[in-house]
Amino acid sequence: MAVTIKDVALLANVAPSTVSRVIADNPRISEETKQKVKKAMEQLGYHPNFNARNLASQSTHALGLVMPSSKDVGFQNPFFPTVLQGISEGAQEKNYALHMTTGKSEKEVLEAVVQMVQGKRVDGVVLLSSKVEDQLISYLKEREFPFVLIGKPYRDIEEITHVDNDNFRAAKEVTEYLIDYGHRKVGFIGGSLELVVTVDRLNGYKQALVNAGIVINEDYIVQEEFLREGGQEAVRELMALEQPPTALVVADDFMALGVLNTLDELGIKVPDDISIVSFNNVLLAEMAKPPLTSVDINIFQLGYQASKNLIQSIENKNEPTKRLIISHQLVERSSCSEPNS
Amino acid sequence: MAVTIKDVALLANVAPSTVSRVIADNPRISEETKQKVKKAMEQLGYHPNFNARNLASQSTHALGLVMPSSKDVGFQNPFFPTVLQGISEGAQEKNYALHMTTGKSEKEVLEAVVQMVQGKRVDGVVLLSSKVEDQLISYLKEREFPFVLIGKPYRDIEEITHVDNDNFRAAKEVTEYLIDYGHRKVGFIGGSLELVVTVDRLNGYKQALVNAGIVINEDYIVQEEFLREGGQEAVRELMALEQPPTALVVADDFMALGVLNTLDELGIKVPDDISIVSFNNVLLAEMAKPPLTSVDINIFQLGYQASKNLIQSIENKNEPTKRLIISHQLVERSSCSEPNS
DNA sequence: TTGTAAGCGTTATCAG
DNA sequence: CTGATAACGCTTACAA
Repeated sequence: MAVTIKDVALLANVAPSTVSRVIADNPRISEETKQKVKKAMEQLGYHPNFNARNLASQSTHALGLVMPSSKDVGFQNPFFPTVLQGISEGAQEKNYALHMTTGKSEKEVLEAVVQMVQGKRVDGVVLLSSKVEDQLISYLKEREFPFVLIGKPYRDIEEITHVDNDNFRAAKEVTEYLIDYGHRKVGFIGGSLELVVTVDRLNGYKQALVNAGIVINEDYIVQEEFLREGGQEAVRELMALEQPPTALVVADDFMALGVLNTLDELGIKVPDDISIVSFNNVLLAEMAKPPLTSVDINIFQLGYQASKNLIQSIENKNEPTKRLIISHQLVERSSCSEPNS
Repeated sequence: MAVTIKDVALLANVAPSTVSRVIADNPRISEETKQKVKKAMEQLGYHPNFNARNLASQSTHALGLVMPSSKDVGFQNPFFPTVLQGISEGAQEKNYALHMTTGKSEKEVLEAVVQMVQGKRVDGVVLLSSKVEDQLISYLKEREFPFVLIGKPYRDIEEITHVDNDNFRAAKEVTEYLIDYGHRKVGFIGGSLELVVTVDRLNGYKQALVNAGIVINEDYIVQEEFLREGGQEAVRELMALEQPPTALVVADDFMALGVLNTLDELGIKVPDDISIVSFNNVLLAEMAKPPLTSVDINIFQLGYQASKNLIQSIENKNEPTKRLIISHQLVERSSCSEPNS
């Protein structure tokens, strides 16, 4: 059997509760006994049993991490490890542990979360999917269980603490950036419209056009679930238009890579024949050919702020719900230039 | 306060212990009371408290996941999410939860693991780093705590359950593949030699050359921590040799992408001027230009088998330590051809 | 400042 | 097949 608080108490010649107080760093305890106890813990190699502790204190110093259902492509995106790093660091700083949850379907995920929450495995939950996790969010809200969403909720924006970028503005800015270069025929390639982020970016793109007095051409707007076989074709169609775009706003670096390839196959040169700017600025953007001008959305911060704020609202009940907007910045590389026609 | 086993017992008109038995699916219990209890649980929305359960049963039904210290580049590699998916699925199938651990330094990681283990948060541990996690492994071994390593241990191979590819053979095969194409000047670009995987692949490469009666040219062998600024230069030097290689074995798709770029800058065409084959076969390999011939190492399986087997050795003490070798297969795309000189 | 004792919600060991 | 009852290891009033 492992060494318990009692063993320590015995060795240090104090009561178990005293040991407990030392662990909790209770102020009203003499420096002397504190040292005595600490020495005893040291000697025995004592480590508190979390289960006992959690049970007694009715709280776990742990955060639940809800990942997109595993078949989701989001999983493959380099976005994922980075945001995880951020979350992890925010948690570690406050000495919180991380508990993970996945599932093959949304139903499985929900079930796992319910277990986690009702089973008192965690004190709060980080949601990693801005998709239509309808039930999940309403479950947590209803239970008034602390949670934070990375991304933007599809509704009840004011009532859900979330951390996100200003994707509307970011997309507007990059589109303006392209327009400033002299482009008037600007296309948009985005992912599924189910993702709020896609919608935001699309709207930002449109707004920029409108502001510049450019009419929106629906033929220039392409939605692709993910870029592989299907995406290639979309790009082909786009470029086969009578008036093909001279610049493209692509909603994700990974997609942009696919676009780049298709373009190359078509013999269209970037940035000479067409300019491209994309989002996320993952390592890949730097390694693409040509290196992609991309919006850095501070993925790490997204995660870091999420766990940090979640912990705040756990420890300080009646912390208000908030919206945290993480800044972004355009990283200029070599995928943009003036239109050549 | 949440609904407990007692509430259920009360409603169902049985003893708490009976409820517990129903939960555990104890065979010797009448179908009748079983149904009665289940209905009561349903009605009250009962969910077992894990902390209490773990405390009483001295086991957690949870796996610990030890990730590379977060500043590690491995984190950025698409390898990571996929292996995680595999681990997660293996765990879910057996209804195990996942607990994560990171740290900014190896020391922090070790500390976190010790807490996790001694604190009885998990029943076993998955190690995700085949680096010199010396202390970690010896700590776990010493404690006889169940764990599995993804990758190959640098020593005590027979005593450590691990799941890995036969990287030696894989590298030998791809090198032979290149040799069969007619290449005699084959180079090797790998990551840090601290990684056992790099060493294995390097050795396989060498063996193939030896078998074919080709002398090993140390100038053809390049080790790069990671491919960005530094790597570019290495490739340049390689190609500036009087007798530059006509084919390259690259230890990782991500690196290969960097190599591809540098080559392009140098005006060297793939596969016309030089052939390339790499490892891992992540999505990226398919999207590179040209699409990379790459060894699929079944990353998902690596993770899946890891958790599956870990659980086995948790549930069945005195399960022998094993080595699980996951199969690999060469996926041919468009980055290889005959040497043109 | 420290000790005593009553939980926290389960499981597990005995009886019956 | 089912019911008491004692752990499990810790926290937290309440006393002292």
